[in-house]
Amino acid sequence: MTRAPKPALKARKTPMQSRSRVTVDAIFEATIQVLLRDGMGALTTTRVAERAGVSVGTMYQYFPNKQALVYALNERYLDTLAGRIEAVCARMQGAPLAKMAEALVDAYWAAKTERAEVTRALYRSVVELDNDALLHAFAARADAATTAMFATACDGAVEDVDALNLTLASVIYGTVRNAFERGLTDSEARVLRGNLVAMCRAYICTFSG
Amino acid sequence: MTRAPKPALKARKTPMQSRSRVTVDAIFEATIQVLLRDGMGALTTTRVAERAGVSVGTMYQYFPNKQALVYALNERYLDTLAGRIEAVCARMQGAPLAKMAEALVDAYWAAKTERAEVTRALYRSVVELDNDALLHAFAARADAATTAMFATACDGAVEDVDALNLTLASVIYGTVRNAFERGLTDSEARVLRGNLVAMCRAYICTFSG
DNA sequence: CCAAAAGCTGAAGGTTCCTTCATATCCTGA
DNA sequence: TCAGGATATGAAGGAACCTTCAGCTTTTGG
Repeated sequence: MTRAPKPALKARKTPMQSRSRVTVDAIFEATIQVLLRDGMGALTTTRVAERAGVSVGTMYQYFPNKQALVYALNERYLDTLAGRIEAVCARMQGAPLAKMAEALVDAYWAAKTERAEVTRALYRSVVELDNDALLHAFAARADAATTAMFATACDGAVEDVDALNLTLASVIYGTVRNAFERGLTDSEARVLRGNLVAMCRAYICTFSG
Repeated sequence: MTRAPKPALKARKTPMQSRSRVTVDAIFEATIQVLLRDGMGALTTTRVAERAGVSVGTMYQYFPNKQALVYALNERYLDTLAGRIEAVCARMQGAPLAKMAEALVDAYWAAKTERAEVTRALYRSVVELDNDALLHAFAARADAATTAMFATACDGAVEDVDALNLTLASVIYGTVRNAFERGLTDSEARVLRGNLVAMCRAYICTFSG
């Protein structure tokens, strides 16, 4: 009895031909652009379809309703993000804690900055839907990866991995997001990024010292 | 030539009699409740008015449109928050840096936690409007207060107050928000809060040592 | 080449919502 | 007490939007 998260949120049809795969991608991209240009309030099915160069009906062949579209978009983004974090965690197994933290900052910072507008657009869209499920799933996946990584630190065994993980994850993700929301200049961003790493390092010394 | 932020966002009329002051408060409170119960997507003028126990027309006597209502709500909240931060900063003048940081964490954490649902509701609503202006104004006010405070630290002169402020502000505000968005248990929250303070302290030693 | 499947179209139904305004009630100061 | 400003009402206009569906075009597999 595995109930689907929300029956109305599942994709209606999976693209089979390459033509339709292109269409779906165009719809996603159009959604991002409309979100960027006009904001969530002006995200209408017509506008998205128009910008994607397809008709409204086409949209409804792949998404049962507008909400499902936004949901899928965020799902896709968070999936990629989680994948990146997992990759970094795998690569840093057995490294010293400080290096791990630095790598995590780098990865997250890069992910957010690379396509800054997209990030910003998505932040504007998650709010509408029942994002608890989505964000919780992401957090669980990321936490699993980072916790596993921290447990392999070569610094000597960490007493309370969960506490360490909770702290570093919250501080890093939170700070990066906050930095992102202020419109920092490049130099400010560099300073903050460096200081964030320094802070993690300083904390780790206290923690495992 | 000081152009108003957005002509349509200014209040239409200021309450004069006590009766109307009550009404406006009821409308604000109703907005929060609807936001909480049904989310931003279901925030309709009718619903708000109904919950506030007034008619739709009444709403439009104080707010030119729906957007202005949400805007005013956030403005009010951020104003209070900024006021609190300023108060803490004033009280901690001349203290050691570590104490300042701790007080800041306390204040911000308390402000967010005290009426957690309200905070959550507002987070859901800022996204819709042109929040850049609002958030930027808040950040500027808070930064001014904290920077001034840090400059009076009795630890010996800080080399680069702006860098210190940027770092601590971003880390503290960001982390608290992130902590708030995960649904932390009480014990997790306590641990994180303690570690955040420890982190700031560790960083400060590095910085001013 | 052909039939079936996949994909696409877009006008229109039906709903929801924002906002107005003419009217009615309440409050204050004289 | 009374006039006039302040406040409240809520039905209705009008605009915007989501979603459907019957029919058309393109692609695939044999």
